[in-house]
Amino acid sequence: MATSKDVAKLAGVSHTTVSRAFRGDVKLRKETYDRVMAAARQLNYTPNYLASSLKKRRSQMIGFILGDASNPFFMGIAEELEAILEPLGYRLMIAFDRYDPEKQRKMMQMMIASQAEAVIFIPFENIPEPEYLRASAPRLIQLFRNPYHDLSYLGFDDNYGAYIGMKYLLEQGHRRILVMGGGDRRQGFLDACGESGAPLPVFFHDDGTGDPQKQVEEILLQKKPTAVFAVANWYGRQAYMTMRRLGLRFPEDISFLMFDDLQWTSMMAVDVVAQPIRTLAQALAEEAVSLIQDNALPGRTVFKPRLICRGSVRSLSGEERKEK
Amino acid sequence: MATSKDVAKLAGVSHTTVSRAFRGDVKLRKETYDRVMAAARQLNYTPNYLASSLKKRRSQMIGFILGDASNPFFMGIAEELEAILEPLGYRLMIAFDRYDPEKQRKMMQMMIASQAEAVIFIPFENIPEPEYLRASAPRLIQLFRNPYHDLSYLGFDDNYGAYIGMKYLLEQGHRRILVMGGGDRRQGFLDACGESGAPLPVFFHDDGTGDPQKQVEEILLQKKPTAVFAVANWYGRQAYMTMRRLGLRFPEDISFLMFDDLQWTSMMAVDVVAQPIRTLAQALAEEAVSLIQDNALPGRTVFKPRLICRGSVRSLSGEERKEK
DNA sequence: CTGAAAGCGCTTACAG
DNA sequence: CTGAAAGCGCTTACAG
Repeated sequence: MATSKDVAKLAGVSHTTVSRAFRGDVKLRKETYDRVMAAARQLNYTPNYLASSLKKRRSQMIGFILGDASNPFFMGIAEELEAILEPLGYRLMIAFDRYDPEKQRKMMQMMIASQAEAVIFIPFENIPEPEYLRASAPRLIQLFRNPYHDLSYLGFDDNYGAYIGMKYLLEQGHRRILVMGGGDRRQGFLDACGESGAPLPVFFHDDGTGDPQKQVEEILLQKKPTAVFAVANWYGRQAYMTMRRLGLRFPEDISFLMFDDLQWTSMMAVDVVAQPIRTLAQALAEEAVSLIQDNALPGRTVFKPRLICRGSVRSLSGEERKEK
Repeated sequence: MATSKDVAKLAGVSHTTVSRAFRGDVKLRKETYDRVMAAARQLNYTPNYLASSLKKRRSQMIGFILGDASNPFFMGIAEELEAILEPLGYRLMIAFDRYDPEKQRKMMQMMIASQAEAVIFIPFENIPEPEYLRASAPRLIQLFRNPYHDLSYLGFDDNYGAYIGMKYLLEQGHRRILVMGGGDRRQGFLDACGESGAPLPVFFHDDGTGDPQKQVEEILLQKKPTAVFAVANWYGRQAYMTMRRLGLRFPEDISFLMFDDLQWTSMMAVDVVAQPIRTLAQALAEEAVSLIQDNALPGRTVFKPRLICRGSVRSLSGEERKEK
């Protein structure tokens, strides 16, 4: 690869001038500029970002550590981020932590060593505070979870999502409701049930013991809920598969509501509590940029999800509402 | 951020020694090593990859330019790549070109300027040869398409996929088949039809004129195909939506087969021509590493897709086969 | 086993 | 408007 010195020699100028031509920070004589550019083109020269970053002490890299790529949710954020950051001169470095705190630690170290100027990550609750939180140079931005109150945080109001979803089901007359997941959103359920004077739903969590498919199947058969509310897209997927296997169709046999609007939920007309991920991604990018460029203080922004109804939830008739 | 000099001072050694301690390339006295590490910990020191890369002229970065994040296909590859490359000390830089050649050019320039050691990209056919192909330092790896015969290439045997899919439909007795997409896989269709002495299917392409949904709807209603074969996952998605809108259910009313095994295709038990993306991603990572580390010559590997049958294709009865 | 020196390819005051 | 010089934080022969 050609360097600025090669170009300088060919153009008959100093490498300082080459550098200036490429970032246009000082006025060069047009003729000089043209000579430099012609030489650069001839040698196929591109400035070396590594050297430039080292000298400027600005890597122009932003890190994003996600769980995995199978969650379409995350990937949409990644793409949106990249689209916003690229025109501002930032590049995106991606790593996957597979929901493993130890792996996340390694990825974070890697991002720090790579001099990422900001790192967006999904922190874990209830783990010992990682050492990089103290004295880490990049700005750390928490996504979805908020264990560290002195860091930036962007997320969704999950309790509100649970609340509006539950409220909706209750309003349609459902009283025997199976809620899958949502352990950290309990308040939302409590609020909705409290307001309606309804009993709490049946909760199911995949606690890693036993076969979740089987367990859910059993609940469906025994408790005969009139509605299922899956509070995470993977629970929704599981619910769908189980209902399918049991031959239960929605909304006729059972009503179905879930968190997250994915490709398949819209294809299959599933009612969802949708997170505004586009808006979130934009806010994320803005937060990163303002932390970096304006040295802003860590911010916190919470977005409210909204309900999208497509017909997978049925309003129970008076008759049905009565039976216990 | 602390530098190696800071650590050196605190540990009472030279920064050369600090550097050596951190990469263990030369034997240090254990005591020296420990002193360095203690000082490093105290100062929260991490070696600066930027400086290291610049000096070693090895960025340890691999670039991956994809179309977008909404194609689950690509993202699976990205994740697999990262998982394989990370333990080898490589980082992954991701950019999206939105299927725009001009954007791809910019992304590639960016990767080159970032000193990526290899870049994986999905080249366009029929565009003027980009200038970076001549004299670009990183090894370029073509994915899926193969316009540049002196570059590495990994992909799927699409014609074979078209062939086995078509063959399967023909064997189930289908003769009126709607094929969506697949223009570049014509040979596979020709072969399958030739072998079976069957007429060519009806082809549909989204050429950007008019509303594709409407157009497909029309074909379904007028030509009344007994099977739809979507030769790309976005066509499959579109086919699904249109059939749903028309109230056509598979396999009862119409048979349905498509390319690519996604989350929703398995959820909805759609028969697919599946690409072995995990295998591909592994081969991709190996190709990148062998180009970089062993200075290997560009390789070319083509994987064969395989058919996964789940019941969305129905075998026509003798009666049905007769009617024209 | 350890250090002094040179240099990776840039940028940026400072000078003219 | 342009150049010489110093330096970003490392690594790596070379020497001892």
